[in-house]
Amino acid sequence: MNSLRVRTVEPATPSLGKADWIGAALHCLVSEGVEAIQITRLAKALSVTRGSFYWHFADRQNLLDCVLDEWRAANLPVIEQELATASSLSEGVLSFFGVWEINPQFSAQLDHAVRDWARLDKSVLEVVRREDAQRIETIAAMFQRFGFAEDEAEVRARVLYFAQVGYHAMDFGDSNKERLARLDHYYLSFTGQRLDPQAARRFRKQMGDL
Amino acid sequence: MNSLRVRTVEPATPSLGKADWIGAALHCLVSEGVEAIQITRLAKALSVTRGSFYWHFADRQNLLDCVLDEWRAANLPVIEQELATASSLSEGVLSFFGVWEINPQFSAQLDHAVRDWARLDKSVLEVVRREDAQRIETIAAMFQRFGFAEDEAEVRARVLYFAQVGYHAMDFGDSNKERLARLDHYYLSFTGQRLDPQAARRFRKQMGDL
DNA sequence: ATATCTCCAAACAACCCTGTATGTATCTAC
DNA sequence: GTAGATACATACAGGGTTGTTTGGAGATAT
Repeated sequence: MNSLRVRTVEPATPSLGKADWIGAALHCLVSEGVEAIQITRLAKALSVTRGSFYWHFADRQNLLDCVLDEWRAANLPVIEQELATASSLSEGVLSFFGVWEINPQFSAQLDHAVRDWARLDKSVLEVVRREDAQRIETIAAMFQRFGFAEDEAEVRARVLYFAQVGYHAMDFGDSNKERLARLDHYYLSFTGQRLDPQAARRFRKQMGDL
Repeated sequence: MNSLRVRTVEPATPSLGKADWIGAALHCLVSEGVEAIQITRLAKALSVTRGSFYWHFADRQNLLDCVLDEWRAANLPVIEQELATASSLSEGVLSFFGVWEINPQFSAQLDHAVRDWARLDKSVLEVVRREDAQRIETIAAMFQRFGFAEDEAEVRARVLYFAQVGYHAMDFGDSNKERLARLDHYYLSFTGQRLDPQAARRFRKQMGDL
């Protein structure tokens, strides 16, 4: 308990840390679901034994808690940052699209995986709901900033967010090309306004460079 | 092979049939996910032993196949029926909302559970994608029937469907009251048109009677 | 150089799930 | 009333997972 000294350098032996286990668990969560986060498998993937795991974590649930925290810390701030700096409605809405597709900080697949997880674990659901509510509020604030009345802004934010979540939840599998071809109509549907051709060009270029 | 005689009456002993196992599996899928569909658990729930299961089904995968078929047979035709008989845009869109909430044939929770399942099983994903594509096509056809150009109808159908799936995937937890309060704005956002007050009243009454 | 702290390996106990093999009771057909 | 099909129950083999315990190798501090 007296060893609160901060370790500023890496330990000489590059031994496994909690972060490695969490990273492996995140990968596993995305590709195979929560149930697949099994200590035995992770240990095999990390080429260590389960003894290591139980040194870093109390039990499996402890790891899952860390995984959830990691998700929240990683995906939460991204949307807010993107939308807070938008200088026009088109920039805001298009950058919102962009977050899910090209922002390297944000993982749409992880988002999806956590949402699936939430269906089976009520405590996770609570966390996800709070996160969702906050995101929607951020989007609604943006709509208001660009002239929408409060009640309409709330609904437009919901529709935009629901549709984005739904699209990824469906794993629909249409190409970027297909979606970009419909960009103007999507924008019209989400905002009720025409999309500025110049902003559309910029966005298409940005997405095309993917 | 010569016993193709159709059995028109129930067997004297009201013994378990495949349908009972599938029903239990569906219930389990909705409440706890695919992984929870375990023969041992289902047997316990049905108060029989696993010997019964292996009489009706070859193995666990066989049951899962049946579950997927059951979902498709139950949820597929509902949307088409509702939308095909709509005599106005408002009736079509509102009845689409209604399907997910009050139609007893359609289980939004089952839909959600199957979608989660699809994330972990590519063969399920294929089936779900086909189903989704068909539903979207049905909705788009409705939009076209009430005056929307083809490309706009396609996008509006997608947005409407994505948003509905996303809303349920999020398990957002807002009340019917809250959603009904925003009905006019939702309708405007989805269709670009104002909602006829009379249709809104009818719908509110219908939903309120839930 | 010795003690201590880290970090992990190895082995063990307990549990749960699948699939199969075999026994058995009831109903049906002839 | 006897043969066969139906619908299970019971028991067994094999594998996989969690969590605990104990032991040990290497770095660190004194």
